[in-house]
Amino acid sequence: MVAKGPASADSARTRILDSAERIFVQKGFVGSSLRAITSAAGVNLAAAHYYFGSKQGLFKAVFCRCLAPINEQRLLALDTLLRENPKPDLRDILAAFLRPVMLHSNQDTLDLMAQMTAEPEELTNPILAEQFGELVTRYTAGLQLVFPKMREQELNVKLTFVIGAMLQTIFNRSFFINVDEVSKEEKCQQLLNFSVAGFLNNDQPGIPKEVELHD
Amino acid sequence: MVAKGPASADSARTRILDSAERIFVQKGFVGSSLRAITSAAGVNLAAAHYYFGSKQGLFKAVFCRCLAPINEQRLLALDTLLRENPKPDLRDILAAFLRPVMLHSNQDTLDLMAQMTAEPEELTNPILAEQFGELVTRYTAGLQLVFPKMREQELNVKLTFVIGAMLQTIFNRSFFINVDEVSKEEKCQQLLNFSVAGFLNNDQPGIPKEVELHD
DNA sequence: GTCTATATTGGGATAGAC
DNA sequence: GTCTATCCCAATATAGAC
Repeated sequence: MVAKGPASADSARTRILDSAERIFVQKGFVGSSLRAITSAAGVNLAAAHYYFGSKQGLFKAVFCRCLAPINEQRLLALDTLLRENPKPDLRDILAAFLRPVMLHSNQDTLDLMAQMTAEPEELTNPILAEQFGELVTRYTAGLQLVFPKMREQELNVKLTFVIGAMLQTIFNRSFFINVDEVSKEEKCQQLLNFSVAGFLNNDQPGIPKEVELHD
Repeated sequence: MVAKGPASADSARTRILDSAERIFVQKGFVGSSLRAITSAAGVNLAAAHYYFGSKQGLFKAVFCRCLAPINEQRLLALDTLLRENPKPDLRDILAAFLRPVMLHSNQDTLDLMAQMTAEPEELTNPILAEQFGELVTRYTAGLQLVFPKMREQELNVKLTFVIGAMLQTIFNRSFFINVDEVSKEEKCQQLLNFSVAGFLNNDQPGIPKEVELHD
């Protein structure tokens, strides 16, 4: 986008991204063929290689186009939060993390995120490291401000619960439990309530209480 | 197993199932080839078709061999619970649901379950309906005994959170959050604590309180 | 920058010998 | 019940014309 290219070229590239997004979401990486993607985009097979080099390159471009804006929002929200309050509230942190995902309007993006856990690791590991590494590090640090005495392992496990609940909720395909009639806003509220309560809970038999809220 | 067949035939069938389980877990359905599976099993390609009819048939056989025993345990535990106490405890119900999964020793089985959400729907829908339909119906009914006034939608959403947290925790591949050093037992305890607290929580802004615990 | 044509590889399934 | 050989199809990737 630095130099002004021909309009047709840019729209061909975008059309490939658009149809790739749709088909990757429906069929997964291995189940999607460049032929299906390019013919749905109305361009030639060779165009995909010209613009993205390989099927992997195309997948990465699709994923980053979807996820980068969301994760920027999440980091910006966390920054704002910590700047205003060096001892942040648990609910605010979780909201900063969950809202950009839960309230997002593009279902493809949500499905794509949820589906990443089942794609081939060779494909996903470099992409996830790039797109989620800093996010996880900084949110973990933020949560440690709220729970300064909680063991890191316990914090990681709880964060895993929250992420799992989030992914299962946004994903279009459930284990035969229909939540389609619940609005995005209500799901987000419920997930926040559920997660805050789960995080604060501490009566584990045989495990000493270590939570200490500020103030 | 009704009639006594030749030992070699039965062990060939089992060897195919074993290597299929391993490879399906690693590569997913689309990413696994019958050729890779049969050659890893030390049998001929045609043997897979002879015993299982098709790649789909083999996948279903693998999945059911793994999951059927777990879901039988879950239903049996629920039955026992409800027979002993017609007004069951929330924690007991969730434990009956989660324990057979969380404490299971075969990692392939756990990964297979977690990966199902991302496999092609044409493949998974019939299998999931058969293996999880009754389970979800009966556990939902059990939870309604605990929360007789909770809207069914809200109950479904919360159950989705629990299942998502479970799947994310048992899955071998996380979003760069390492929980490998935590024992299965501790993860199970933490998930139970988290889920019970999340279920009981009810202070949703703008949504009326409807939870009513028995007694 | 966009196309056609093709090289190369690998997939599921089946026929038919033994 | 187990094998070999093969049919048929689809995939990624690239070479090279325009």
